[in-house]
Amino acid sequence: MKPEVREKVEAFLKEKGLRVTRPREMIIETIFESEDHFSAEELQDKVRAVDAGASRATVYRTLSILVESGLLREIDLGLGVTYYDPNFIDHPNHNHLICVDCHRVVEFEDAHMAVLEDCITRRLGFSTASTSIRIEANCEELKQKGVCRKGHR
Amino acid sequence: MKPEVREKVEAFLKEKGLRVTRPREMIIETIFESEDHFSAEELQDKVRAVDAGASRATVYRTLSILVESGLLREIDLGLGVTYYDPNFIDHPNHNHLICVDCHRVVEFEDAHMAVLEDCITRRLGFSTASTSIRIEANCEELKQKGVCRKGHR
DNA sequence: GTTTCTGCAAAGGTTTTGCAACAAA
DNA sequence: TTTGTTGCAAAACCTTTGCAGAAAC
Repeated sequence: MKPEVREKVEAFLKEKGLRVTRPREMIIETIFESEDHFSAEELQDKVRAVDAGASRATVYRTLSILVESGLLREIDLGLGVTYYDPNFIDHPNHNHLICVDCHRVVEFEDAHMAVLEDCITRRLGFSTASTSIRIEANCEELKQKGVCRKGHR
Repeated sequence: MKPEVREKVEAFLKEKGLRVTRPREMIIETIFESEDHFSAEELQDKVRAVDAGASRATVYRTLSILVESGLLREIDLGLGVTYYDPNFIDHPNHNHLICVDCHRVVEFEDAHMAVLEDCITRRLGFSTASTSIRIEANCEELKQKGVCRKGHR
Protein backbone atom coordinates (compact mmCIF):
# COMPACT_ATOMS: atom_id res chain seq x y z
CA MET A 1 0.00 0.00 0.00
CA LYS A 2 1.39 3.37 -1.01
CA PRO A 3 2.21 5.72 1.89
CA GLU A 4 -0.27 8.38 0.81
CA VAL A 5 -2.99 5.79 0.53
CA ARG A 6 -2.21 4.31 3.92
CA GLU A 7 -2.27 7.79 5.39
CA LYS A 8 -5.71 8.54 4.00
CA VAL A 9 -7.14 5.22 5.02
CA GLU A 10 -5.83 5.50 8.57
CA ALA A 11 -7.06 9.07 8.86
CA PHE A 12 -10.46 7.90 7.67
CA LEU A 13 -10.69 5.08 10.20
CA LYS A 14 -9.67 7.36 13.03
CA GLU A 15 -12.03 10.13 12.01
CA LYS A 16 -15.01 7.81 11.77
CA GLY A 17 -14.11 6.12 15.03
CA LEU A 18 -14.04 2.78 13.26
CA ARG A 19 -12.38 -0.05 15.11
CA VAL A 20 -9.32 -1.66 13.70
CA THR A 21 -10.32 -5.29 13.65
CA ARG A 22 -8.41 -8.14 12.12
CA PRO A 23 -10.89 -8.82 9.28
CA ARG A 24 -11.24 -5.13 8.48
CA GLU A 25 -7.48 -4.68 8.48
CA MET A 26 -6.95 -7.61 6.15
CA ILE A 27 -9.66 -6.49 3.75
CA ILE A 28 -8.36 -2.93 3.51
CA GLU A 29 -4.79 -4.10 3.17
CA THR A 30 -5.75 -6.49 0.40
CA ILE A 31 -7.73 -3.89 -1.50
CA PHE A 32 -5.04 -1.26 -1.56
CA GLU A 33 -1.97 -3.44 -2.00
CA SER A 34 -2.84 -3.71 -5.69
CA GLU A 35 -4.32 -1.46 -8.35
CA ASP A 36 -6.57 -4.16 -9.70
CA HIS A 37 -10.29 -3.83 -9.96
CA PHE A 38 -12.14 -6.59 -8.16
CA SER A 39 -15.54 -7.97 -7.30
CA ALA A 40 -16.65 -8.76 -3.77
CA GLU A 41 -16.11 -12.43 -4.39
CA GLU A 42 -12.63 -11.95 -5.82
CA LEU A 43 -11.74 -9.85 -2.82
CA GLN A 44 -12.97 -12.49 -0.42
CA ASP A 45 -10.90 -15.14 -2.18
CA LYS A 46 -7.80 -12.96 -1.94
CA VAL A 47 -8.34 -12.29 1.73
CA ARG A 48 -8.91 -15.95 2.45
CA ALA A 49 -5.62 -16.77 0.74
CA VAL A 50 -3.46 -14.77 3.14
CA ASP A 51 -5.44 -15.08 6.32
CA ALA A 52 -8.28 -16.84 8.03
CA GLY A 53 -10.35 -14.54 5.86
CA ALA A 54 -13.54 -12.72 6.56
CA SER A 55 -17.16 -13.62 6.11
CA ARG A 56 -19.01 -12.49 3.04
CA ALA A 57 -21.06 -10.17 5.23
CA THR A 58 -17.97 -8.46 6.58
CA VAL A 59 -16.49 -8.12 3.12
CA TYR A 60 -19.63 -6.43 1.85
CA ARG A 61 -19.94 -4.25 4.93
CA THR A 62 -16.35 -3.08 4.67
CA LEU A 63 -16.72 -2.35 0.97
CA SER A 64 -19.80 -0.34 1.72
CA ILE A 65 -17.98 1.77 4.31
CA LEU A 66 -15.05 2.45 2.01
CA VAL A 67 -17.28 3.43 -0.88
CA GLU A 68 -19.21 5.79 1.35
CA SER A 69 -15.97 7.38 2.47
CA GLY A 70 -14.85 7.99 -1.09
CA LEU A 71 -11.69 5.93 -0.75
CA LEU A 72 -13.04 3.25 -3.02
CA ARG A 73 -15.34 3.56 -6.01
CA GLU A 74 -17.86 1.21 -7.45
CA ILE A 75 -17.53 0.73 -11.17
CA ASP A 76 -19.80 -1.06 -13.56
CA LEU A 77 -18.06 -3.27 -16.06
CA GLY A 78 -21.31 -4.52 -17.48
CA LEU A 79 -20.77 -8.00 -16.11
CA GLY A 80 -23.70 -8.15 -13.76
CA VAL A 81 -21.53 -7.94 -10.68
CA THR A 82 -20.33 -4.81 -8.93
CA TYR A 83 -16.65 -4.14 -9.35
CA TYR A 84 -14.54 -1.86 -7.22
CA ASP A 85 -11.73 0.50 -8.17
CA PRO A 86 -9.08 1.40 -5.58
CA ASN A 87 -7.26 3.92 -7.79
CA PHE A 88 -9.32 7.02 -7.24
CA ILE A 89 -7.19 8.14 -4.30
CA ASP A 90 -4.17 8.45 -6.60
CA HIS A 91 -6.04 9.45 -9.75
CA PRO A 92 -9.27 11.19 -8.84
CA ASN A 93 -10.16 12.02 -12.43
CA HIS A 94 -9.49 8.88 -14.36
CA ASN A 95 -11.98 7.17 -16.61
CA HIS A 96 -12.46 3.68 -17.93
CA LEU A 97 -12.40 2.09 -21.32
CA ILE A 98 -13.98 -1.33 -21.22
CA CYS A 99 -13.39 -3.83 -23.97
CA VAL A 100 -16.64 -5.57 -24.73
CA ASP A 101 -14.73 -8.42 -26.33
CA CYS A 102 -12.23 -9.37 -23.67
CA HIS A 103 -13.51 -7.41 -20.70
CA ARG A 104 -10.15 -5.77 -20.30
CA VAL A 105 -10.38 -2.44 -18.51
CA VAL A 106 -8.00 0.38 -19.33
CA GLU A 107 -7.79 3.48 -17.20
CA PHE A 108 -7.10 6.80 -18.86
CA GLU A 109 -6.99 10.50 -18.12
CA ASP A 110 -7.44 13.12 -20.79
CA ALA A 111 -7.50 16.86 -20.26
CA HIS A 112 -9.44 17.59 -23.44
CA MET A 113 -12.05 15.10 -22.43
CA ALA A 114 -12.35 16.71 -19.02
CA VAL A 115 -12.97 20.12 -20.58
CA LEU A 116 -15.46 18.84 -23.11
CA GLU A 117 -17.24 16.79 -20.53
CA ASP A 118 -17.56 19.88 -18.41
CA CYS A 119 -18.98 21.90 -21.31
CA ILE A 120 -21.58 19.32 -22.20
CA THR A 121 -22.58 18.78 -18.64
CA ARG A 122 -23.10 22.49 -18.01
CA ARG A 123 -24.97 22.98 -21.24
CA LEU A 124 -27.43 20.36 -20.05
CA GLY A 125 -27.94 22.10 -16.72
CA PHE A 126 -25.79 19.95 -14.53
CA SER A 127 -22.62 20.52 -12.61
CA THR A 128 -19.53 18.43 -12.89
CA ALA A 129 -19.06 17.74 -9.22
CA SER A 130 -18.89 14.02 -9.74
CA THR A 131 -18.63 12.79 -13.26
CA SER A 132 -17.29 9.60 -14.68
CA ILE A 133 -16.89 8.51 -18.24
CA ARG A 134 -17.00 4.99 -19.40
CA ILE A 135 -16.15 4.02 -22.94
CA GLU A 136 -17.10 0.66 -24.28
CA ALA A 137 -15.02 -0.42 -27.22
CA ASN A 138 -13.88 -3.32 -29.30
CA CYS A 139 -10.41 -4.74 -29.13
CA GLU A 140 -8.41 -3.88 -32.24
CA GLU A 141 -6.13 -6.85 -31.72
CA LEU A 142 -9.04 -9.22 -31.56
CA LYS A 143 -10.59 -7.72 -34.66
CA GLN A 144 -7.41 -8.05 -36.72
CA LYS A 145 -5.75 -11.16 -35.39
CA GLY A 146 -8.68 -12.99 -33.92
CA VAL A 147 -7.20 -13.04 -30.45
CA CYS A 148 -6.46 -10.57 -27.72
CA ARG A 149 -4.04 -10.53 -24.86
CA LYS A 150 -6.59 -11.41 -22.24
CA GLY A 151 -7.58 -14.50 -24.13
CA HIS A 152 -11.30 -14.26 -23.55
CA ARG A 153 -13.53 -15.34 -26.43
CA MET B 1 -43.95 3.19 -33.07
CA LYS B 2 -42.18 5.22 -35.74
CA PRO B 3 -42.35 3.73 -39.25
CA GLU B 4 -38.60 3.24 -39.55
CA VAL B 5 -38.53 1.48 -36.22
CA ARG B 6 -41.44 -0.77 -37.13
CA GLU B 7 -39.70 -1.61 -40.39
CA LYS B 8 -36.50 -2.64 -38.68
CA VAL B 9 -38.27 -4.64 -36.02
CA GLU B 10 -40.38 -6.51 -38.56
CA ALA B 11 -37.37 -7.18 -40.75
CA PHE B 12 -35.56 -8.54 -37.74
CA LEU B 13 -38.38 -10.87 -36.76
CA LYS B 14 -38.69 -12.20 -40.28
CA GLU B 15 -34.95 -12.63 -40.74
CA LYS B 16 -34.57 -14.57 -37.53
CA GLY B 17 -37.63 -16.67 -38.26
CA LEU B 18 -39.13 -15.60 -34.97
CA ARG B 19 -42.81 -16.23 -34.55
CA VAL B 20 -45.17 -13.37 -34.09
CA THR B 21 -46.95 -14.30 -30.93
CA ARG B 22 -49.37 -12.20 -28.98
CA PRO B 23 -47.12 -11.65 -25.94
CA ARG B 24 -44.11 -10.93 -28.12
CA GLU B 25 -46.09 -8.47 -30.22
CA MET B 26 -47.39 -6.64 -27.18
CA ILE B 27 -43.97 -6.41 -25.58
CA ILE B 28 -42.30 -5.05 -28.71
CA GLU B 29 -45.13 -2.64 -29.36
CA THR B 30 -44.95 -1.36 -25.80
CA ILE B 31 -41.19 -0.91 -25.88
CA PHE B 32 -41.07 1.10 -29.07
CA GLU B 33 -44.20 3.17 -28.68
CA SER B 34 -42.29 5.42 -26.30
CA GLU B 35 -38.76 6.74 -26.00
CA ASP B 36 -38.58 6.11 -22.30
CA HIS B 37 -35.97 3.96 -20.65
CA PHE B 38 -37.44 1.16 -18.62
CA SER B 39 -36.65 -1.79 -16.40
CA ALA B 40 -37.99 -5.28 -16.99
CA GLU B 41 -40.50 -4.82 -14.21
CA GLU B 42 -41.71 -1.47 -15.54
CA LEU B 43 -42.13 -3.00 -18.95
CA GLN B 44 -44.16 -5.86 -17.59
CA ASP B 45 -46.43 -3.46 -15.75
CA LYS B 46 -47.00 -1.47 -18.93
CA VAL B 47 -47.78 -4.57 -20.94
CA ARG B 48 -50.16 -5.82 -18.31
CA ALA B 49 -52.01 -2.50 -18.45
CA VAL B 50 -52.99 -2.79 -22.11
CA ASP B 51 -53.38 -6.52 -22.46
CA ALA B 52 -53.54 -9.81 -20.66
CA GLY B 53 -49.83 -9.24 -20.35
CA ALA B 54 -46.94 -11.63 -20.53
CA SER B 55 -45.13 -13.66 -17.93
CA ARG B 56 -41.94 -12.36 -16.42
CA ALA B 57 -40.07 -15.12 -18.22
CA THR B 58 -41.38 -14.02 -21.58
CA VAL B 59 -40.59 -10.40 -20.87
CA TYR B 60 -37.01 -11.26 -20.02
CA ARG B 61 -36.67 -13.61 -22.97
CA THR B 62 -37.98 -11.02 -25.40
CA LEU B 63 -35.70 -8.35 -23.97
CA SER B 64 -32.79 -10.68 -24.38
CA ILE B 65 -33.60 -11.31 -28.04
CA LEU B 66 -33.97 -7.63 -28.82
CA VAL B 67 -30.72 -6.74 -27.11
CA GLU B 68 -28.89 -9.43 -29.00
CA SER B 69 -30.31 -8.10 -32.25
CA GLY B 70 -29.09 -4.60 -31.51
CA LEU B 71 -32.56 -3.06 -31.66
CA LEU B 72 -32.54 -2.43 -27.95
CA ARG B 73 -29.64 -1.55 -25.67
CA GLU B 74 -29.05 -2.27 -22.04
CA ILE B 75 -27.98 0.75 -20.08
CA ASP B 76 -26.76 0.93 -16.54
CA LEU B 77 -28.21 3.76 -14.51
CA GLY B 78 -26.45 2.65 -11.40
CA LEU B 79 -29.66 1.63 -9.70
CA GLY B 80 -28.97 -2.06 -9.36
CA VAL B 81 -31.51 -2.99 -12.01
CA THR B 82 -30.91 -3.27 -15.71
CA TYR B 83 -32.53 -0.55 -17.74
CA TYR B 84 -33.22 -0.64 -21.44
CA ASP B 85 -32.96 2.09 -24.06
CA PRO B 86 -35.12 1.88 -27.22
CA ASN B 87 -33.61 4.96 -28.87
CA PHE B 88 -30.52 3.52 -30.50
CA ILE B 89 -32.35 2.73 -33.73
CA ASP B 90 -33.03 6.42 -34.26
CA HIS B 91 -29.89 7.77 -32.63
CA PRO B 92 -27.12 5.18 -32.85
CA ASN B 93 -24.50 7.47 -31.35
CA HIS B 94 -26.16 9.07 -28.41
CA ASN B 95 -24.77 9.03 -24.92
CA HIS B 96 -26.20 9.38 -21.45
CA LEU B 97 -25.81 11.84 -18.68
CA ILE B 98 -27.13 10.44 -15.46
CA CYS B 99 -27.91 12.67 -12.52
CA VAL B 100 -26.73 10.97 -9.38
CA ASP B 101 -29.06 13.16 -7.36
CA CYS B 102 -32.41 12.69 -9.06
CA HIS B 103 -31.64 9.77 -11.38
CA ARG B 104 -32.80 11.77 -14.32
CA VAL B 105 -31.26 10.58 -17.57
CA VAL B 106 -30.50 13.00 -20.37
CA GLU B 107 -29.52 11.80 -23.81
CA PHE B 108 -27.05 13.84 -25.81
CA GLU B 109 -25.03 13.71 -28.98
CA ASP B 110 -21.89 15.74 -29.47
CA ALA B 111 -19.64 15.70 -32.51
CA HIS B 112 -16.58 16.90 -30.63
CA MET B 113 -17.07 14.19 -28.09
CA ALA B 114 -17.34 11.59 -30.82
CA VAL B 115 -14.05 12.69 -32.34
CA LEU B 116 -12.22 12.83 -29.05
CA GLU B 117 -13.63 9.52 -27.97
CA ASP B 118 -12.37 8.01 -31.18
CA CYS B 119 -8.88 9.47 -30.66
CA ILE B 120 -8.58 8.18 -27.14
CA THR B 121 -9.93 4.80 -28.01
CA ARG B 122 -7.47 4.36 -30.89
CA ARG B 123 -4.56 5.60 -28.87
CA LEU B 124 -5.29 2.84 -26.38
CA GLY B 125 -5.36 0.18 -29.05
CA PHE B 126 -9.06 -0.27 -29.44
CA SER B 127 -11.49 0.43 -32.22
CA THR B 128 -14.60 2.49 -31.86
CA ALA B 129 -17.02 0.01 -33.35
CA SER B 130 -19.28 0.11 -30.37
CA THR B 131 -18.64 2.80 -27.85
CA SER B 132 -20.88 4.44 -25.34
CA ILE B 133 -20.21 7.23 -22.97
CA ARG B 134 -21.92 7.69 -19.70
CA ILE B 135 -21.52 10.82 -17.65
CA GLU B 136 -22.56 10.92 -14.06
CA ALA B 137 -23.23 14.38 -12.79
CA ASN B 138 -24.91 16.43 -10.14
CA CYS B 139 -28.04 18.41 -10.71
CA GLU B 140 -27.33 22.14 -10.77
CA GLU B 141 -30.90 22.95 -9.84
CA LEU B 142 -30.74 20.72 -6.81
CA LYS B 143 -27.44 22.22 -5.74
CA GLN B 144 -28.69 25.80 -5.95
CA LYS B 145 -32.33 25.56 -5.00
CA GLY B 146 -32.37 22.38 -3.00
CA VAL B 147 -34.86 20.73 -5.31
CA CYS B 148 -34.92 19.36 -8.80
CA ARG B 149 -37.64 18.77 -11.32
CA LYS B 150 -37.86 15.06 -10.76
CA GLY B 151 -38.42 15.56 -7.07
CA HIS B 152 -36.25 12.73 -5.83
CA ARG B 153 -34.30 13.33 -2.63
C1' DG C 1 -17.79 -2.54 30.89
C1' DT C 2 -19.57 -0.49 26.67
C1' DT C 3 -20.00 -0.34 22.23
C1' DT C 4 -19.03 -1.98 17.90
C1' DC C 5 -18.05 -5.75 14.93
C1' DT C 6 -18.28 -10.44 13.30
C1' DG C 7 -20.16 -14.68 11.41
C1' DC C 8 -23.86 -17.37 10.38
C1' DA C 9 -27.82 -18.30 8.17
C1' DA C 10 -31.83 -16.60 6.40
C1' DA C 11 -34.05 -13.26 3.55
C1' DG C 12 -34.26 -9.96 -0.33
C1' DG C 13 -34.44 -8.79 -5.05
C1' DT C 14 -33.47 -9.56 -9.92
C1' DT C 15 -32.83 -12.65 -13.64
C1' DT C 16 -32.58 -17.38 -15.61
C1' DT C 17 -34.13 -22.05 -16.55
C1' DG C 18 -36.54 -26.83 -16.88
C1' DC C 19 -40.54 -28.64 -18.36
C1' DA C 20 -45.18 -29.67 -19.82
C1' DA C 21 -48.84 -27.47 -22.24
C1' DC C 22 -49.81 -24.56 -26.07
C1' DA C 23 -49.85 -21.96 -30.36
C1' DA C 24 -47.85 -20.45 -34.81
C1' DA C 25 -46.49 -21.77 -39.34
C1' DT D 1 -47.79 -31.80 -37.77
C1' DT D 2 -43.73 -29.83 -36.48
C1' DT D 3 -41.25 -26.62 -34.19
C1' DG D 4 -40.90 -22.69 -31.45
C1' DT D 5 -43.03 -20.19 -27.49
C1' DT D 6 -45.34 -19.61 -23.19
C1' DG D 7 -46.21 -19.76 -18.24
C1' DC D 8 -45.33 -21.55 -14.01
C1' DA D 9 -42.51 -22.48 -10.38
C1' DA D 10 -38.17 -23.41 -8.91
C1' DA D 11 -33.45 -22.24 -9.08
C1' DA D 12 -29.53 -19.32 -9.47
C1' DC D 13 -27.27 -15.14 -8.36
C1' DC D 14 -25.57 -11.34 -5.89
C1' DT D 15 -26.21 -8.58 -1.89
C1' DT D 16 -28.28 -7.27 2.56
C1' DT D 17 -29.85 -8.05 7.26
C1' DG D 18 -31.18 -9.87 12.14
C1' DC D 19 -29.21 -11.64 15.87
C1' DA D 20 -26.29 -13.74 19.37
C1' DG D 21 -21.61 -14.20 20.52
C1' DA D 22 -16.96 -12.09 20.25
C1' DA D 23 -13.67 -8.52 20.18
C1' DA D 24 -11.96 -3.72 20.43
C1' DC D 25 -11.45 0.33 23.11
